[in-house]
Order: sequence, then C-alpha cells, then structure tokens
Amino acid sequence: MSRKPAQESTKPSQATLAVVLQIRDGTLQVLLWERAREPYRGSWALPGGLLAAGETLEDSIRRHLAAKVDVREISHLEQLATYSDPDRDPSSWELATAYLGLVQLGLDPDVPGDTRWHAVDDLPETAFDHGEIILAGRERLRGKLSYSNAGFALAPPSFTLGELREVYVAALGHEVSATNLRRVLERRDVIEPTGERRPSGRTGGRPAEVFRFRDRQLAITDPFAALRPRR
Amino acid sequence: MSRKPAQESTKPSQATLAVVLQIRDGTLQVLLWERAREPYRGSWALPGGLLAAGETLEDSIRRHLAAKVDVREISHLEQLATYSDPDRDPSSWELATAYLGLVQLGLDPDVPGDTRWHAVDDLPETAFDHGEIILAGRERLRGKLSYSNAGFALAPPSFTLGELREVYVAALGHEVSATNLRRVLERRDVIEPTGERRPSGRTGGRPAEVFRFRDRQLAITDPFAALRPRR
DNA sequence: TCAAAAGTGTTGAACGTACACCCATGG
DNA sequence: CCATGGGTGTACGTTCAACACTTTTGA
Repeated sequence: MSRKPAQESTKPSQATLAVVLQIRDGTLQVLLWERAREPYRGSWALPGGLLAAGETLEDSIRRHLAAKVDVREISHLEQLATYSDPDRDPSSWELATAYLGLVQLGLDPDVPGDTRWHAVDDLPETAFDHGEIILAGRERLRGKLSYSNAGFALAPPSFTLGELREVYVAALGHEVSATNLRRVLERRDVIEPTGERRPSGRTGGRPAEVFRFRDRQLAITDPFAALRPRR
Repeated sequence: MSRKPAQESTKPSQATLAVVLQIRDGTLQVLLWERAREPYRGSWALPGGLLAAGETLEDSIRRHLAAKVDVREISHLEQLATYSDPDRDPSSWELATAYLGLVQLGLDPDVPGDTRWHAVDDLPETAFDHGEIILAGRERLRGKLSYSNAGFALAPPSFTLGELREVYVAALGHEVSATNLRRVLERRDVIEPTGERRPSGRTGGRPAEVFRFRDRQLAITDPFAALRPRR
C-alpha cells in the first residue's frame, strides 16, 4: 500500500469535472465515460482531469472536455462547487471542482468509444462522488430554468413552442403548458418570434410559429419578487 | 526571485477563505485582517489559510477562522466558489475556495489586533482578489435573504420587526417596510411571535411584539413562482 | 391629549395557472 | 368536414407593495 508519494499528504491534486447535460430522446442526459481501470473499474465517471500550471479551472475543464466532445458545442458553462472529502478518491487525495455544461438539443457531438450519454433519471453505477455531483448539476439547471434565460443553452437555435415545451418538461421533470410557457417567456422578453412558421406534418394541425431566444448569454430574468427595492 | 519551489509549478496550493458578514452599527460589515508582509503589505485580506491533509474544505475554513473569531458564533457557513486565476497571488500558484459566513447581530466576537470589521460599502484597499470575493459574498447573501430564511443567521435570537427591518435594510441596501416584511415572513412561516413584547422607550410608542425565526437551518422558503409543477 | 411607534385593513398591480374557445392545416 | 395541433381570451389565485387608518404607549 505505498501508492501515495509523500507529496500527496501535504498537497492535494486539483481536478476539474464537468456535468455536461443535453436533452436527448426527450430526456435529460449526462455525458459519462466508462472507467477501464481501478478504482471504480467499469463504473461511469464525469469527464475531467488535472489542473495544469498556468491555467484557470475553467480553462482546465474546457481542455479536458475537448478530449470528449467538440467544446464549441457547449453553449453554457458555469462553476458548480468544489468537492473535498479526503476520501472521495480512495487512491489519492484529490479536490475536484465541478462545472455545469449545457449542449443544445439536436447537436450530436462525436464522442470516444468509452463515452456515452446516460439518462440522469436512470444512471448506471457511478464512480467516486460523481452521482451526487450529477444531481447537483441537475438541480442547478432546474433553478436556472425558472429564473433565468438558461433555456437558450438547451434549446435548438429556433423552435416551436411545442418543441420548447418538451425541453422544459425533460429538464424540469414535470408537465409544462406550452401556452403558459410562451406567456412567461414572452413577458420576460426571453424569446422572440423569428417570423417563420413551421408547416404542419401529415397529421395536420395549424402551422406553428417559430421562436428563438433573444440572448445567448445567461441573464437573470426574474428578479426575486420578494423584498425587492421600492420603485 | 527563487521563492517558488519547483513543486509549485505542477501543483497549486489549496487555500480556503471566508467572507464573514455581520450587521454592525446598522451597516453590513466584513471581517478582514491587515497584512504585515508582502505581497499586499498593509492591505486587508480575508481570513483563511492552507488546506491540511485529511480535512475537507469546510473543516479547513472553520479551523482557520477559529484563529480570528469564536467559530461557535458563526450561525451559517456555505461554499461560495473557487478562484483559480494563476496570477491571483503574485508570489505563488494558489487556488482559493471561498466561503460565506454569517454572524448574528449583537454578538461581538473577540478578534486579534490585526483584525477588524469593515463596512462592505466602504472597503479599504484589499489584497489579492479579495475585493471581488467580498462582493460575491454580499450578492449571495442578498439573494438568499429574498428566497430563504437566511435572515436567522444575521438577526439576533429574538427581535421586534423594527429591529429586523434594520437588518434587512443594511444587508439589502434598500428600504424595506416593516409592515410588509412581517407579512412576507409570517406567510412563509419563517418567523413566529415569542409571546413577549418589548416595552416602549422614553419616547413612547406602542410596545412591539417580539419574534424569532422558526428555524436555525437554512431552508428555501420561496419555491420559484415560475414554471413550478402543476398542483 | 399629543407625538411616537407598532400593528391592521384594504386596494391594486404583477405574475402565473387553468381552461374554454378559436384558428389553420391535412386527409 | 373532422381530427389535429397551435394560438388567444379570460378568469382566478397568490403574492407583494403601498398607504391610510387604528392601537398602545410615554410624557
């Protein structure tokens, strides 16, 4: 049992991890790779790796993600939290800073052979504390969908309200009415009509208006109702 | 210029910092200590220090804080974010994970001679990226005051609504009406009357009811109004 | 009996939800 | 002309801000 160099007992290594989420097949999925080595051989882990000299944590997670997906396809990236339980990795002392990354519906980045998307509601055996981290990522996403324009990062560039509804249903895990979703997002000036409309399919139905998100940067749109400053 | 051991170029040190906030003299203040050495000699810094083997980040910040204040007087502690700019410390490569700590009004912990409370609205020269971190702590507090029971961590154990109003005004930085504050917090079941009442002072006035927070643990009280699940 | 401080009642606006109804299309 | 899916109108509930008014006290 001498796999710990002396250095490790005075300085942890610093890793970054990313919870990359995308709506696929109508469910919220996370990008995981299968470990080929101990510890947690055969379990599924979040992409990431060690911090290198001269880079920030965000640089680092972007660099490691580049090995798994085309990073240009990540529409939003934000820091979640840093996990520090000394026993989180049984083989070495390692801190991990987790990020949340979002990919728009419809993209299908190439991924390596060991890497696959998994439904967050039906995770396989996960490595280390990654299961907990994935759930933390989902909770962060759910909150942001409610009080910000975060939907832009999951929805395709343009969409009908029926399509957007499916995105919100999959991410939030509960029913959402397209009618009311439209009104909420329009009142907040988060979405706007493109002017186009989508022709109806063979089953008929009125053609749907096509919308897009007004902004591609995260913005808080719902200043808290309570305890707001006087007008 | 040989103060960097070779080790530092492959592994950063890991520090913890705390933004400890308290309402003092009717303003939101933060606990800082004055640096006696370079770099940033004479500037004011957040309390904290290096992570030790076998401890979590939260253990670490509690241990370092113990050197500055009585840790039992910290009513709430939560992780803020991890700062990783390679140049944030000009003398060494160091990551810092910042925490937000809150102290109830009225306590006056003993602090060392180099340590003092400063109004967040009127900060002295701050060291490293600590100025930015303090503002991030304030923003986190402001959000939580609106949608959670975080007030318990700033308010004294029992209080009148006039007193609680002053706490919210100082922390939020805008006017708050005691009448409406009461209704919001009572409806959310965040505060409850103790049954006592505070006799009026020499200037007269109706005696005030005394309240307390129902809970001493952080709880989200205002589930987001938007996009909530159907009932 | 008046000023001060606290508490109550009430109104109105903003925001979301629910649901009935209308519109445009394909077969 | 009817089923299908999309869009609009409207009523209602909840939440909170604003403000007038009432209560209880000290001097």
